Amino acid sequence: MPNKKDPKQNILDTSIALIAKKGFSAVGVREIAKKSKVNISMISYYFGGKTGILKAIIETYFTLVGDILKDIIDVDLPAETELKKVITGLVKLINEKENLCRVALLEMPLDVPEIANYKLEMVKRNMRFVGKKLEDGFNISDKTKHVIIGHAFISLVYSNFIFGKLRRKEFNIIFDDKFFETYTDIITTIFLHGVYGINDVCCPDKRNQKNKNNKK
Amino acid sequence: MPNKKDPKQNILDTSIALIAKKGFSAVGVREIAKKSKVNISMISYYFGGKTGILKAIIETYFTLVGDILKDIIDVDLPAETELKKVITGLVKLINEKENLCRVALLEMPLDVPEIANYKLEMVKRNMRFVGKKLEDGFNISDKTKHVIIGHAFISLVYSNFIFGKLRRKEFNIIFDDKFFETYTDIITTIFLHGVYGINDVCCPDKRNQKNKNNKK
DNA sequence: AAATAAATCAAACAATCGTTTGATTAACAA
DNA sequence: TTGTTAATCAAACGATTGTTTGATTTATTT
Repeated sequence: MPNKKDPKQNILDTSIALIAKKGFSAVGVREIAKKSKVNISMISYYFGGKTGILKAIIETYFTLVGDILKDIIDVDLPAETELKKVITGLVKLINEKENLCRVALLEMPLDVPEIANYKLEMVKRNMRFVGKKLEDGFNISDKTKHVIIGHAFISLVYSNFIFGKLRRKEFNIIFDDKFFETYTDIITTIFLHGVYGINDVCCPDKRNQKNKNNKK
Repeated sequence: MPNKKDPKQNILDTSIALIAKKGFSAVGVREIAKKSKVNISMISYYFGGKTGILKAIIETYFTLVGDILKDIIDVDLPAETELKKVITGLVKLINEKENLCRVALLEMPLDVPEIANYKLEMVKRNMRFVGKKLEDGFNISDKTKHVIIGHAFISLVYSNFIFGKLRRKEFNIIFDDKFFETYTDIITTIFLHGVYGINDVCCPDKRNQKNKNNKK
């Protein structure tokens, strides 16, 4: 795997692959070092310790997600269009960096408050984004619903990758660009039709009035 | 935590709580034994080793899910009604045994083929169930879509619990029965409206013809 | 070329890992 | 009660954990 010259990046890349596969605690520094073809001590040298790797991974992920959201927020678009773009952007990110996303999403080191708190803050920030869109574009203002739908949104977008380990060879599907296109379409459709359904509004594509519907 | 007399059950209960919180590899047998108030050797004695605990957890979970599905399949109902009942049943299970579900769902010990293969088989079985419902009740026959929507289904149902660690205190929401009722409603609505959306069919509640719509 | 800094290395650190042993106690059957 | 099995225990097993040390090599600067 490590073909590049940069040892720090090698460690990071190897770690992402290993942690995505086995979980953070199950991966040892010796295994990382060996596969990265660097000395064990280089991990502490570059990352200050094993947890430093996880920190770097999680920070990288939320920076990438932040960039995606920022680009979309900057242009002023209807909430529905924005959500569509967010889904497309996130699926693209998953497609490109599946392991990174997996690790950042599923690992939650409660014993390292620095990382745990950072991640919590980022999740809350992203949740606030979804909540705002639900309020602006879908007339859903109840905070409890925001939390439920917010989590549903993330789970939906990442659905094929959270449990992805299994499926790779078992469901014989080719994960090409066409798959990701289909995937994006289906997830977008489910979420938008689903959320409109909460407000008893149907056929979002054909709908022409806006914000005139009542809550369920 | 261990108030009961049965040491085996104590070990299991403690393990479920700990593994749900920190992940299987991050939990040590000494920690389990201490909190269970049993001797360390009792773990090997009752479960044959640490991985035996995980095996027991995962088997318990899929047995419970199997029972839920069986009860629903036995009565002959329309696909939509069946899916509604499945969601209700699963959310109820999550409500009652959140930690068990978390562990069984997220832990995938690839280094223990016996458990990994068992889990894979169970997931495939449940996936086949959803696939059949999509075919029967929603005119969706494409296998790739079955996989995508099947994963989406599971992710949706479990959405508030996969990332639940964080949210507990942070989003100040009371997780009472009313919450789980709202949660079930929202998830059901999103999924059903969402899947009907894939077929360009709107307002599933108001729809009165069946299986007469074309695929997108 | 000499001096300074950065990077890499093998080796050892204490701590913890899961498991096993063999003795001891508790429970139950004959 | 005696004999037998089941359950529990402290202690130790070797292996592995993440981290650090101090020497050595490589790279950069003076």
